[in-house]
Amino acid sequence: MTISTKARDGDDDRSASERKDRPAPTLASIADRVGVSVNTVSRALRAPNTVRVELRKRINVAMEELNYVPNRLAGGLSGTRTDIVGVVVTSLYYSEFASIIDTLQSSLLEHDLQVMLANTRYNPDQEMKLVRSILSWRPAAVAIIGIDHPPKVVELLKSSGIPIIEMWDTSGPVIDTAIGFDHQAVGAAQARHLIDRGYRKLAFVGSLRENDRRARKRLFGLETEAVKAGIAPVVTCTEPIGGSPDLGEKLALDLLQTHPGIDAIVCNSDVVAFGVMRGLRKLGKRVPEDIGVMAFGDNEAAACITPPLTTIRPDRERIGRLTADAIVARINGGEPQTTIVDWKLVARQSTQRDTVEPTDAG
Amino acid sequence: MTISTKARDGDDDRSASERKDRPAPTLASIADRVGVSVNTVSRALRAPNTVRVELRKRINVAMEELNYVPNRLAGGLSGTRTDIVGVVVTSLYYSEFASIIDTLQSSLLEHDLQVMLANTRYNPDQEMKLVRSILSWRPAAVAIIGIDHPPKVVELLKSSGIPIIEMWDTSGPVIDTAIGFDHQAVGAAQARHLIDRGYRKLAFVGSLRENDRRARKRLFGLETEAVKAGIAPVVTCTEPIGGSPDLGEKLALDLLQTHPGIDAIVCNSDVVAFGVMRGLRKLGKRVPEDIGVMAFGDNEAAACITPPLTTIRPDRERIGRLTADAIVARINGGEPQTTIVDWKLVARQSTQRDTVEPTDAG
DNA sequence: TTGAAAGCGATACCAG
DNA sequence: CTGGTATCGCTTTCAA
Repeated sequence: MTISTKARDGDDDRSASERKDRPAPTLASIADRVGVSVNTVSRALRAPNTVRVELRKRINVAMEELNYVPNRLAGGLSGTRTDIVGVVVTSLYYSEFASIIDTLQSSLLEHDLQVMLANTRYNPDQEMKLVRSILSWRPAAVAIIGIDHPPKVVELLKSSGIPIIEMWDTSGPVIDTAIGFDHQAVGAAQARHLIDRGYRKLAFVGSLRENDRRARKRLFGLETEAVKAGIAPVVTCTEPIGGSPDLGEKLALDLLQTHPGIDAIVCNSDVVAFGVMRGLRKLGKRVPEDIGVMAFGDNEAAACITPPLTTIRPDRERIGRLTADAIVARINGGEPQTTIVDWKLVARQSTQRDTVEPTDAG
Repeated sequence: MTISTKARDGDDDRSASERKDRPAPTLASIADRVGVSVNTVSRALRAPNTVRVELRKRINVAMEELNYVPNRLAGGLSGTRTDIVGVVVTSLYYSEFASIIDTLQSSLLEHDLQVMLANTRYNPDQEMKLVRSILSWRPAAVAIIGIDHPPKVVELLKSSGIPIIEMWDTSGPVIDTAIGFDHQAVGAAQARHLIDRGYRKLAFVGSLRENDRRARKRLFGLETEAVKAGIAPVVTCTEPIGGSPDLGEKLALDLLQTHPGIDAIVCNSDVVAFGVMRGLRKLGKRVPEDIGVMAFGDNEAAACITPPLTTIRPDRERIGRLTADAIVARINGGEPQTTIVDWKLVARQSTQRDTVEPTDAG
């Protein structure tokens, strides 16, 4: 439904001063109006105590009256650097990185740093395009999800000469500074948890995009640990599309049809697990008695579904905050470093098997 | 855990060309190297067919070799406008707006428009600060959540002279262009749904921040419709903090203690409802038989919890896409307009009462 | 098809 | 404490 609005903005006489096409006021406008030099106005803004109080006041009044907003394009061009921080994520859905961004951006705000956001949607071509685009704004730093980027992206980021903070994953070579954790270790922990609870026939289910390197690392950890424990190989049942409950349900049905013996399912994300559990319910399978289910992410609903979902909780707030800290530190000449942020395996009912079989069962 | 990394970037001989402090290449560097004027290089970039093919090729090669990234600060300063779109949201948590941003940013990308993100966290002072900050980058347009902004913010946005798209809410006066829906109507629909199912003692539960005007509109619609139906006044039980399952559980316990007669709960958001249902379970109340629960948002888990949650599904993707369209249209001289985007009441089991009492019961 | 020169709006350095 | 002036990197006439 579309309603066309008469484009009148006039509630009162102020509307005249809100004309759309008048050029935006500049430092010069203010200077003229107050009768000082551009330069003084600029200083009144950036170093107020170098300007006489009385003058400063008049300048502020003039700025107020004209609704002056500084032009940071000009500022950035002449100054040493901008206050932009480029933030590149691979997804915005399902809380995956939302709270990292939330924490990051509010922490940066305290340092008057502005976030410029880009979302690659796990597409490396788009990553290239977006990184170029962000660099073209001459940001003070770039924070980016992951450590596995196309070589050209790495080259571009390196040659930019600004601090690059890679978030979320630390398992591998890093450009500059990284803050995250080892996803392979997560996969191994998932396997161990299930094996300890007596599960023996593991499956990995969910969204697995070509370029979701982290998911592949977790899967690798899972498989490696399973081999180490001498149990059956991990069955994988995935689709290269975004995770969702519907996908989880579909894959659960597929999986149980082809591999009825499965007794534990590791989901790539909580939202997939939600659907998997719904699917299992439809099949008459009990969780956790017949089949254990665990996942990765600790979605806000994980503790509220039935049964509550065992999952991995990465400390997203911490990653966001530490990334902001690292950016500020690096800008001020600090050294690059890699920081591992702890995650937790939150054991809930979905893997709470009453009967623990002996470990030599498989 | 912190691991300090030796800051050597050298995997190979390329590292020399990746020195950090060499000034970034400019159009002039390219021009020099190719032996043409700055301006030719500029044209090769923006209007390739005005440059001889052979020359264009050599220019492209030079750009590749130097890893040239245009400086858009300079471009924006001299050109007519930038390719930045400012996006101001009130929250990034819990999928509330994530998929709007996701869709918006990928739609904008098709038009080579770059998102600059700001998150006010429902804080009007921060909103002011962030809007100023965004405007200082001379964006081509601004998209912002909501239509209720502090007067100063409205003034600033109006006087900026650029297209302003207000998203999510359309119930009230608008600055320029709006895309969203009527939240009061949502509240009314929630009331009607519950009343039709035979519920009579309604409560409104959840996060209710001072500046979440949309939530207040929904509550108002709920109350108004309840009055119209002649049933008991709506009991409200809220906290001025962000919504979460834990908050929902706590409020549910509070509510039932003070108002044991309540037979239906409307939650301000799905995540709160998740907690409310957990709380009710602890109290031994059955949903939907003893108490109906519905919410707003259609979180990805809403259909997966037990019982599946009746809720309102706003069409976030559509809002995101239409906002991008509107931005492009307005930039190209289109007229401002207000567009209502439909939402759906998704009836699930959490309000599925078997026994429907006669409507004159209350 | 190409080049020279004048801004864009701030900052920074150096005088006064 | 205040005011010139060069400068940042690019776009945009206007000539050649």
